[in-house]
Parts: sequence; structure tokens; C-alpha cells
Amino acid sequence: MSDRESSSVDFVRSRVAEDVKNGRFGGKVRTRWPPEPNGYIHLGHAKGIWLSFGIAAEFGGTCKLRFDDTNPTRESEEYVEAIKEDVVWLGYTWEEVVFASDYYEQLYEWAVTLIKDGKAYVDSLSREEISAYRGTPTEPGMNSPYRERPIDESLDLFERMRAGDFADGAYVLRAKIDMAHPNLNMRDPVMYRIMHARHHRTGDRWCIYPTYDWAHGQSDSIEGVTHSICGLEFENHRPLYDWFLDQLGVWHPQQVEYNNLNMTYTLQSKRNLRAMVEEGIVDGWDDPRMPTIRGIRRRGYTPASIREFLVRVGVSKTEIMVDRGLLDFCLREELNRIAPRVMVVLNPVRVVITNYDAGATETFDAENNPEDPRAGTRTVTFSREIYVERDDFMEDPPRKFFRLALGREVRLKHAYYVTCDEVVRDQDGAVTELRCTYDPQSRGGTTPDGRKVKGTLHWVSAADAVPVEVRLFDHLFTREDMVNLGDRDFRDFLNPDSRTVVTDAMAEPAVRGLQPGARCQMLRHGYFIVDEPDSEPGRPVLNRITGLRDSWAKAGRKP
RNA sequence: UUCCCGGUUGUGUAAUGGUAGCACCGCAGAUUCUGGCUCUGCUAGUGGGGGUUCGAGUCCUCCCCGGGAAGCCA
Repeated sequence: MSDRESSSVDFVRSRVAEDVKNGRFGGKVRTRWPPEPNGYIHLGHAKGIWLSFGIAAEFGGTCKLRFDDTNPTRESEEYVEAIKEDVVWLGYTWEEVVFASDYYEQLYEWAVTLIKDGKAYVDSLSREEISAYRGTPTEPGMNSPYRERPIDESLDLFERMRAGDFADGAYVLRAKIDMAHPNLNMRDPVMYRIMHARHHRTGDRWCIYPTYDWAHGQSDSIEGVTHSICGLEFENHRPLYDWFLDQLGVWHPQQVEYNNLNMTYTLQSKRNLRAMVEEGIVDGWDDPRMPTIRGIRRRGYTPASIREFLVRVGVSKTEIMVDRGLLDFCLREELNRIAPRVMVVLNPVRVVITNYDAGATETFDAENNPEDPRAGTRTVTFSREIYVERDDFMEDPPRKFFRLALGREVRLKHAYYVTCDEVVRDQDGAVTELRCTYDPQSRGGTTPDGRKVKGTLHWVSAADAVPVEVRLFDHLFTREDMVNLGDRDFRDFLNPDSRTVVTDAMAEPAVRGLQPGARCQMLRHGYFIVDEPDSEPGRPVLNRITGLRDSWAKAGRKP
């Protein structure tokens, strides 16, 4: 890991490094991360955050959180607060929170400048006409009949657009570039449109709003941004970004585009995410199955595991589909080191230790984390009646089944070896109880004769068991590629088993002491977090973040 | 027969024109008081054709494939 820094860096970082080295931009690094406050952010956004904030920090520069709030009909304060929280949770610190709307006046003045220079004009064409005049990717567009409108007239019209003299759509301000340009973005792009809409910050002060193309680069310039890092979808906009800045003759940042993050089994389009919430497919934006930052936070993923995931994925300009399992790997890697172990039986079956005194109990010291001796120990209580996992017993075990079966001896973690002598069934033949004997010599998990047992089971003393609710999560979708669905709908691929609720799991008492938000490893099951919204004192609800690697289950899947 | 950007093992990402490496996944084994962790080994790649060169993943050229672009969304 230490040689990662020295061995190679991604292309964005190497470009920044080169600019710093050459003294471009005075050797400074200033970035911004510019979300539109029109929804909750997700893992895909986390990559942009990691790049813009991360690079600024790595180069001793600064990064602002800038809300690109140029479309008042879709934006709200609710989202700006949510996004701020999410950025903080991911572990980043902004130099300042700013808004594109802070620059509306300057943007307006610059627009006037361009009009005066004959580089922008007010157009009277309708939305449909503008579209028709634009041409197509293979055919040049046509000039608007209003393109040569006298400068004074455009100036007057633009002023009156601002003053509210016109209805929505009556006029737009356009840059005067080239209607035959091979890049469609250069065919006289719209800079301002009339929208009589209340803005979440500027209220009713404006009824004309700048488009992204007009607002974005100029905002970067005002902030003295050096590297404007954005997604590949803006690559075709870079010539326009550069054009505006060049016409104005102002500070000119370098736009750099990176590949967006797609992951298997996950959907990240805001529109579809919203549909899932609105249709009740999930419980909300923070449903633990959602790829939103709020969702994965509630699910239990850590900020560090997300950052590590992003580092491992890296950056390039290739379209990618990353195996979501890599995120789980990063989570396990972190939690294996720090998560306290606990024993929880998800699907309990009663075990009676027939040669253990009824009413007797004894305690064992159980290590909290074998990876970290400093984590110390806790006490677990053993008694005549315990629960073990129903799946840990088999009547007719296959050859490599190392768990409980008639006549088989296994270790109860931290406690004794037990051998199964008898199976008790109900009338339907279902196992209701296992009767076992223990070897008093095996106390602590080893015997003087040194004999080996292949299996070690987790267990909970029946008298001490704490009932808990456990929620097991799986992919929301059954299809790996949820990005390219063709003419199919995401609803065609919903996984009916994306959430399994276990209401009667039996946990060792230590689980009751876990605070909401605390993470643990359930021995042999996986990593869990105590759900914050739904847990109540003494009655924890646990979300499975991800399972442990399971080579036994894997072997079972083989033909 | 438009413009822009891409194409390296299954996935992601490296390689001043000089031994195609790393990680995840997968497989096999060792170890183990978690069928976890750890350790060892294995599998598998430069889209294609020409060219330049002593030598090409890298440079040139043609082609193929994928993505983006015709919002008054960002």
C-alpha cells in the first residue's frame, strides 16, 4: 500500500502534478465539487467528491463545495443540507460553501459584455424552432433570423427579460458562435432562459436563469479554480467552456474529465432512484439497499471503506462496470481489524447438554477480536441449554460437513467439545431439539489428549439469549448491468429477496450493549451495524453490511 | 458518409519505445478455537491489418468495436 503513491498515479493527478511542477496557475491547486441540489447523492458522486476534495488536499490546495443551482424548478434547500451532511460523513472538508447563484449579478454583467461585443444576442425563436435550426450531428444548423439583431436591441431586450417584461420562453440569450460547428454545443448555445420561478436562495429576485454552460465555467473562474474536474459527459462541453472564458479574457481553469463509476447490480440514475422511493420499492432514500450515501451509511459501510474502494477502482477515461464485491472486500478488510466479535444464532435450534448439571452455569472469557488483542475479552455464559444454528446440524451429512451430526463431535466456540447423541423431532419430523454430551476435559476449547475437531460452532446460552431483529440484505437487482438496460425496465430485474428480516434471532447479551451505529462481526455470519433509526434501547436491530467469505457455501454451489 | 472520447487477463488499474505488473474475482493447497483472517501456488490480457524500429501495449496508418453529442437539464 505504501508503494502505491510512489508507483503510479491516475491521469488526473499526474496532470495536476505536472501543472504544479510547471508553475501553471502559480503552482496552486484549487478545485470545487459542484453538485446540483436536486436530489440525494450516491456512490457515483462519491467518486467526484473523492477526486476534487482528495486532490486538493493531496496537493496542499483547497476545495469549495459549490452548489450549481441554476434551475430553480428542481432545486431545494433540503438537498443542500443533505449533500453537506453526506460530504462531511465521507470525510471531506470544504474551504467554503458557495452557490452559483451567488454569482448571478456578475454572470449578468458578463453576458451584457458579450452582447456589447457582438458575441451574444437575444433570440425570439421558440424552443421548437431553436431545436430545428440547430441541425443534426451530420447536418449543419441554420442561423436564427434574429442572429444579427442590433446590439442595442439585444441589450434592451435582455434588460427587459431580467425586468420580467416577458413570459417564459418568449426570448433567450444565445452566444453567437457558429451554427455549422461540428460540436453541437457550439451552435449558438443558450445562455439565459426566462423562468418565472422562485429560487431557493434568490427568491423572486430573478426571472432569468443562466444555463449550466454559461454558469459553470464562469463560476469556476470567479473562484480561481485551477482544475475543474468533472465527468466524461462534459467532455463535449469543454470547447464551449473554453470559448466563454476566452471571450471574457478572465481566469481560465483547466477542465479535466474522468470516467464515472458504474457498479454491478446497482442503479444510480437519480430518476430511477427517485422512482424506487416513490413507488415504495424501497423504504426511502436511506434504505440500506440504496446506493445513496444515506443508504450505504445506514447499511453500515464506513467512509474509510468507500474511500479505499475508490482508490482501488482508480481513474481513467474508460467506461467501467466495477464489481460491487470490491466494496465488500474493502469493508471486510477494515472491519476485520476493528469490529468486535459476537455470537448470534439466526435460526436457532435448542441443544440440551445432557451430562451438564441443570441449573449450573459457568463463564468463559471470549476474545473480542482475534486480530487485535487490545480489544480484550468479554464474558460468555454456558449452561445446560443452548441454541445453535439449525443449519449447523445435518442428519445425513456429506463427507466434508464439519458440523454437528449424530455421533459427531464439534467445538462450541470458547467453551467445550460436544457430541450429538440424539435428535428430537416433532410429529412432522422437524428437528426440535438436539441432545448432546460435553467433554469436561475440553474446557476452553482444547483437550489434554490433543485430539482435533474440524468444526467450531457459535452458540448462545438459552437462559441468557437476547432476542434481536436482524436484517439480511442482498442486491436490489438480479442483473449485473443495470446501466444498459436497452428497452427493458429496471422493474423487470427486482430481486424479491433483497431483504430478509429475521425477527427471532438469539444473541449473546453483549449485543444488547452495542450502541446504535456500532458495528460488529457476528461470528461465521458477517459484519453488521446496529440500525440507528429502528433500534430501541435493549432491543437492537442489526443490518447485515456484508457476509463473510464462505468457502463452504461456495463449495455447496458447485455441481 | 459529422464531431469528440475510449479499447491491456473475468473486473478495475499500471508499464521514459526495452522482461506486460498489481489488486479483486476464480481455482488448488497450507494454516486455523470463525469453513473468517493469514500464507503459498495457479489460471488468464495488449481489438484487427499494415508500417516505422535492433526492438511497439506505447509511434504512424487504415479498419473494427464501444460510449457521448441534435435540453431553454446538470
